[in-house]
Amino acid sequence: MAYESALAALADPTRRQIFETVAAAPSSVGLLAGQLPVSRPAVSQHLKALSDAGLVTVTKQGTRNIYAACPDGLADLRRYLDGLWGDVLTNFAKDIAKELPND
Amino acid sequence: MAYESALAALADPTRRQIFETVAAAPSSVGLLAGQLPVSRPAVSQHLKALSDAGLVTVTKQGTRNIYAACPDGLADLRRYLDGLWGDVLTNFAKDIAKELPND
DNA sequence: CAGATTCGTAAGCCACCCCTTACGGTAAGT
DNA sequence: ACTTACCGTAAGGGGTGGCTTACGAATCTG
Repeated sequence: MAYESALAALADPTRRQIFETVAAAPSSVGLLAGQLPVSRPAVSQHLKALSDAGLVTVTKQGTRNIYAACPDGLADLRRYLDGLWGDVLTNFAKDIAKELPND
Repeated sequence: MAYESALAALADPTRRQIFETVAAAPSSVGLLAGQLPVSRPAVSQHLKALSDAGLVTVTKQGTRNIYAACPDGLADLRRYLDGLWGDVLTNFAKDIAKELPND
């Protein structure tokens, strides 16, 4: 239902890197910005996009916000791709059959 | 290895619609443009992006080019997402365990 | 309470992406 | 050979996305 936002979110290289890092282990905004070639506000904006897509969740720990990967967004995306995968395979098989009328 | 281009290709709504149509049944450029709110050259450019991502293939039939969905690009993308899925789930389970130290 | 740390948001800038129109090239039909 | 159909590419413009700097809010520490 919301696989579009997840797709758009993971299309950006920086956002993808952030998500991969958070998927390996939850982290704070400042820590993420420290190991990235962009500023902290940029990371904050990326995290908002990932959050809107259901890819990450936030938990406040004092003054710092810990972001962790969330299965929901990825689940939607995988469901969508699996649907496509079925269509592509059936059509692909049909085309192969047409290409070999001799036998 | 080339899941990045597939991800970027499917992030665009128009390109996604083109791919879904072609995944249902192979089609020519003009036919695709006919059932889309964009011009034919735009469709041609989108098809090039999809082709570079390994998502579609072309076969010439006289003067018209028939585009069909190709499993390769989708396979790469699914492989990448499955890898992420594993990381997310293990970490998600670990967080749940930490959230319930009482029992 | 004052200072320091961590973070989100606003404003602005710049590059890139998508679209269009225009053109050239190839194949089929008469 | 000429016309028609179908397509890819070049060139240009408009809108959007991602980045930065600047500012304000919230929490912890001394």
